[in-house]
This record gives sequence, structure tokens and C-alpha cells, in this order.
Amino acid sequence: MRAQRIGKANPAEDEAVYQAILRALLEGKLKAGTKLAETPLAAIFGVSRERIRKVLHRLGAERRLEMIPNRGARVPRPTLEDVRRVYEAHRVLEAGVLSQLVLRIDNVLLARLDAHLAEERAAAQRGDRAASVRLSGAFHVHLVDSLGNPELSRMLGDLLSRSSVMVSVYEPAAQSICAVDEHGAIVAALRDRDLLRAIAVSREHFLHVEGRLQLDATESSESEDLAAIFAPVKPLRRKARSAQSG
Amino acid sequence: MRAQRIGKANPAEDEAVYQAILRALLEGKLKAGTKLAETPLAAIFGVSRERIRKVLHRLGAERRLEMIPNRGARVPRPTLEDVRRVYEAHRVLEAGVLSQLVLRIDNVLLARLDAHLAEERAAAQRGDRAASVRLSGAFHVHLVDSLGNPELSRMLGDLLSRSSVMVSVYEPAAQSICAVDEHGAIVAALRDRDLLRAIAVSREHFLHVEGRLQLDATESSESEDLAAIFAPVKPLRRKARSAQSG
DNA sequence: ACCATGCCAAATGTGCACATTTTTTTATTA
DNA sequence: TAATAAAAAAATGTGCACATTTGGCATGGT
Repeated sequence: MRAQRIGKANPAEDEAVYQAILRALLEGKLKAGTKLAETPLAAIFGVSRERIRKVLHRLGAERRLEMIPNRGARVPRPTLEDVRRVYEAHRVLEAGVLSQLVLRIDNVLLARLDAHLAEERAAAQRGDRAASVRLSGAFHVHLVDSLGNPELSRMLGDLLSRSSVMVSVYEPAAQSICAVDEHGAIVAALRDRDLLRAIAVSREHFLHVEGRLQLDATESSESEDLAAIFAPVKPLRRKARSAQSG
Repeated sequence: MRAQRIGKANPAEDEAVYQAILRALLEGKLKAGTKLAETPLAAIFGVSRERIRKVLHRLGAERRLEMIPNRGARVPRPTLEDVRRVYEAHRVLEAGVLSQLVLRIDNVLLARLDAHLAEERAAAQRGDRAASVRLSGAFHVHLVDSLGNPELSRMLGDLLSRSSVMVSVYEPAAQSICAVDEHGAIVAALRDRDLLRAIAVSREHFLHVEGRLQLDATESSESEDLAAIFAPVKPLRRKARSAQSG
């Protein structure tokens, strides 16, 4: 009786662990510099260590975790320089997107962008900060997606997810909303098919955001309680009645 | 005496296998659609199957191989649409790079670009096709690198390596050289700090290349002899007299 | 007291055996 | 004969045992 349910092909399990850790990263629950050891994580998620291992390496390949050979995974501690580079990359990419959009802009596209702007303004007016932050970021995604090129959309997605993590370290939380007017100005320039103005406005917009970057002083808490961070996530596989609070 | 040299930490081995397969991909030795099974590759390279497995998945994460769960790795068979998208992404990215370069351009940068153009012209004049192809691609890399942003450089690098593979399928080999004049025109526009012209020239340049794309008829040979393809690579580890004949 | 050196515990890396899934081959039937 | 189904073969996925490396700690020498 040695066979006991091993090799159960369950790709959803990999994905669940991946998403859980990624979400913790994106929501800033994992502080920069935190060590992510394999064994504890395996215990927390109730999966094998190999499973965790694979996910960790995947996140490392995506540059969302810092992998050091024989020394495991850590939440990266980006320098201000790193953050600036990501922002610059975003800025450059958007300039390119705009250069292509002015050639393709039509009433349908403009209508969609206007609709988005209306949403943004509505959220701002009713003081819904959460929605504002979300819509503000979505605007830039909307711009690339307008080109209908998955390659470009994915590139921006990677960039955004990385800056999300960084923002939690460097950006003062209260101000992380793009000014709606600036977004409106970009759309206006597109409407006029004025590429230079569109790029200039976009550039100013980004520089404005970049200018607000500053080192968040709260980088003290080194050792985090991983179990607490991933607590809301229900264990994927029970560990044979291990410490089940009755 | 059960321990027999397992777990030998050798990161160079991973890297060697990775590089070997990647190079075969980039050089077009692996035809589109070729199945890359784990076991044969392990035998060819003389490493464990797990080693191959890891490398294959890494290449899959980089979108250089197409991974299908439970069905292994294949060399992707990009559609013409896919190739166009990669080229468009490259074009868009370069437009963004130019928009940033016009703001930063100075004599030092111009001198370097001129030097590169001179190299390109020299290679073209002496009919060195190999050098021409290499330098022609390097020009675009040079442009991004001028910004000194590793994020952007890496983005372009990914794009280029992908299109390299695709080119072998779709681009008529003989013509895959960018016209030097077009590169020169881009630099000239930069010298004048004329962003619109730089973007327009760059755009024309890419459209010119894209226009030459056409499906290469030689997509017949499905089953390749992997052993022959990787032949020049010396086996990394002898197989400990396993399967002693006799 | 301070730095160097040699163990010991803990964490990461790897090969292997086996489960699962897919693909190919063979057998059966309309 | 062609189509379908069952069985065999092959390939991929996973957990585990063990090797290797790393980091900390105690010990001894200058």
C-alpha cells in the first residue's frame, strides 16, 4: 500500500498558489526584502514543496521575485533608480502607442476613450478613491489595448504589475491618482491628431507622477509573518488533520 | 553504497543546455512545429530529464517554445498575423524610443550612431552579407541602448529574438537587410531634432521590411533529426556506462 | 578582545520511481 | 474495408529521498 495519491495532475493548484503570491505582491502585503522560503510556504498552502518551488521560480523568471542560486527567493528591494527606469519605460512605450494611435484614431475609438474619461470623472467627483486609482491605471491600459496588439498589451501589463509593487514602497499612497485632466488632454490631442502635443502631454503626465516618488520611510519591518499574510487563502489540500482548530 | 553522485549542483549545465537549444532556435535550425520531447533531448545532451524539463519550461515562459500541458514542447508555428504583430510592436517601441532620443540627442550620441552607419555602409560596400545582416539588426539595438534603460533594452531584445525565429519562416533570406539609407535618414532626422520626421522614416522603414514578409514554402520537413541538429554540441555528462551492450 | 576555522542545522537543488495523460497499435464489429 | 473501441506503449507530471550548499555558532589561536 505505498501508492497514496501522488502525481495528481492539477494545474489549477499551481495557478492558485501563483495567483495568491502574486496578489500578495501586487497588493503590497509582502514587504520588500522578505524572504520566501520554500518549506514554510508549502506548509501554509498545504501543497508539496516542489509545487511552491516551481511557482517561485516562475515568479523569478518574471522578475517579480529576486532569485539567488542556493539562497532562495526574496521580495525585491528596488532602488529609486529601478523605479524610475520602469516609469521611463512606460512613458516611452506610451509615446510609441500614441504615435500609432494618431494614425488610426476614429470616432469609435474616441467615443470609447471619452466614455472612460467620463467614468474617471464620475469616480473623482463622488470621491471614490479606490475606483479612481483603478480607472486611472486602466486608462493607460485602454490606450494600448486600442491598438489590438497582444504583444504590446502584454508588455505594458508586465510593466504595470512591476510598478504596482514598487509603488507600494516609493509612492505616497494618498496621491497615487493621475489627474483626470491630464488624461483628458491626451485624448484631446489625439482627437486633433496632434502627435507632438499628445506625446508632450503624456510625457508631462508621467514626469508629474515620477516627481512624486520618494522613499517610503516604513522599510523597517523585515521579518514578516507569512502565515498571517496568506491567511485569507484557504488551504488547497488538507494536511492530514494537522492542527485544525475545531 | 547507494550514493552515486546525484544532486551535483552545476548551474552551468542548465545554462549550456539552454543556450544550445536557444541558439538552434535563433539560427533557424529547428523548423517550426518540431516536437521537442524530453527523453530524447536528455539522451542527446547527456543530462537528466529533469534538467531538460526545466530548460524547456523556461523557454516556454519566454514564449520561445509553445508548451501544451501534458503534451510537451513544440517550436512555435507563428502565423503571418503573429509576425506582423511582433514587427508592429517593434515599430511602436522604436517610435517611443525616438521620442525620447530627440530630447537627449547630443554630439556624443550622434557620433556613435554615425560610426555605426559607417560600419554598415562599409559592410554593404564590400558585399559582406553576413556582417550587413548583423549590423543592420544592431542598429535598432543601438538606438534603444542609447537611452541607457535596461528595461527598454530587454524589451527590444525579447522582441528581436522572437522575430529572428519568425524571419526564418517568413522572410526571404536573401533580402533581410535593412536599407542603410533608411537608417541614415533616421539619424539625420534625430540630428535635426525632428521627431515627426524620425518617426515617419522609422515607420516607413519597418513597413518596408514588413511588406517583404511572405510565407516560406519550405515548411514540409516535419520530423527533424534532433541528434543531428545538436550534434556539434559535445555531451555534457557521460552516461555512466548505462545500458552495457552485451 | 578579535579574527580565523571547523562543525551543525536548515534550506535549496537533483535524480529517481511512479502516477497520469496522451498517442499509437491492435482487435472487433457493422 | 472503414470505423470504433479497447489495450499497449510512450511521454509528461509529481512527490520524495537524498546530496549539496549556505549560515550560524562554538572553539581555539594570535
